[in-house]
Amino acid sequence: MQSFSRIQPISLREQVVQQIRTAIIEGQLKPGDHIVESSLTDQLGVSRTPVREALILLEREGLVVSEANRGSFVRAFTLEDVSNIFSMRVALENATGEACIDKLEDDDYAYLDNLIERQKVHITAGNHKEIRSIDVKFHRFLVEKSENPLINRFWSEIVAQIAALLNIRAEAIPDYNEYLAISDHTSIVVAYRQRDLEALKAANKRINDRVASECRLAIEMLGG
Amino acid sequence: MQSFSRIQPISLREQVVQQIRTAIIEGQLKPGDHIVESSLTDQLGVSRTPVREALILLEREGLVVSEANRGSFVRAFTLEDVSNIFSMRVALENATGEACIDKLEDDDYAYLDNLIERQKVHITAGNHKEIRSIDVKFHRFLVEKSENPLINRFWSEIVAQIAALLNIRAEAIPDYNEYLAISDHTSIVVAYRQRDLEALKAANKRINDRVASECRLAIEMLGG
DNA sequence: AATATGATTTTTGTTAACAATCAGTAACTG
DNA sequence: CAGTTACTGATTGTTAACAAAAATCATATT
Repeated sequence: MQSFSRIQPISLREQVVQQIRTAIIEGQLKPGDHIVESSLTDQLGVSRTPVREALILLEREGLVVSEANRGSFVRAFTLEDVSNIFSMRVALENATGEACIDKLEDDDYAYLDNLIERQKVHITAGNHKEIRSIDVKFHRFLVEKSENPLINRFWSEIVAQIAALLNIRAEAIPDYNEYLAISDHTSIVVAYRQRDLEALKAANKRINDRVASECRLAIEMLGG
Repeated sequence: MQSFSRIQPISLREQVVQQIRTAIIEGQLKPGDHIVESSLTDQLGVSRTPVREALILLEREGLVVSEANRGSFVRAFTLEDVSNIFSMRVALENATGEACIDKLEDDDYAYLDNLIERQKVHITAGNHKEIRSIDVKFHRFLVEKSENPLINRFWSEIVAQIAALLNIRAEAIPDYNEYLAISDHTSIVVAYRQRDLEALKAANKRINDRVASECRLAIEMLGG
């Protein structure tokens, strides 16, 4: 008998979450913007309930801030926020390393190397959307290898915030040297290949400190 | 002019969250229980919307699992869940240490010592609710000292799950030796006093590995 | 003119009703 | 009688309407 692939119900709530999330990450919704429920119901063609529920989830995700009886606003990251986000990312990716530095096989490394190569192509082509997409794929692959759903969930929240921040960086620094990501990812793969946890932690810290300072600079340039 | 303290509106949603959370943590709602929205509306005297919104938040908190079109269930922790939760706790409390091992002042240590002393009293009195409460206060104090809201939020989520687990442990092992917490907390304070990050990380790992194995044992004893 | 007060509008919080889905049971078919 | 199909009750997903709070704007007062 023909084997069908499982069809999973995707609720309106989840669809709304995805739309608002990408709108924030891609900068169509600007930091500080008031997200009015009724305006979203008009645009999305759904009622307020799924919108409200989506906003609750996005607040938990750190992309939205809501005040009682006043509504939801696109989160405007402060300089401290940026530091906190990236130091948490270091903690999570270090934990990832501890969980899976001995788990990676040859084809895992091959996959990571392949991502790096594809990344190079997109950088020379200047295809920013793809650059970000592969960047996330690279890190998510490792995080998923940890097989710790908790690391996964926290990291996914963080990475949505970072995506928003990198969009801000791209606005402030249009000629940003994306090739840095190549050497970053390469040094991470090297550390994993050598099963050198300390080297991995050092690389994580170095990389995230740099990106954090870039994002702080971007915020200062744009925000005031 | 008289200075008033700010009065903050507490939504029905948040009240419902708190009630369900404590019901789960204190074991009135058992793992696997189907949480039927309409039965909660009856008991709480509110409509379904705040209940639904509360359940969404509790799912994010990891205390509730919900399946599409089937509803919400009290999360039944697996043995793997327990390992993941406590290794994440180690990661977070290590990050806490890195953030604030040089920040603590004399009165901070005095406060922590005082908590340990009060803890002893409650243990000899067999006052389990207070034991747990001070336990959380101890760790939360350090986490808040990190001044990283992200560490705070993630740790708070984790700690709600751990509270549920410790309730299970108490059911399975009624004569659990609570004095272990005293030596645990003492060794943490010692590490902080000596500003010895490695000692702190070792203590965190040792403590959480032990508690994790206790919780796994409890689950095996009860669950089958 | 600047500030405070009051009415109006907008927006959120909450409730109640409707639609779709699911679990279980009874009826039908071979 | 085994297995499928139709029905029933219960529960969730969604919509629409109502109530409360906040924001906006006009008016009055000093």
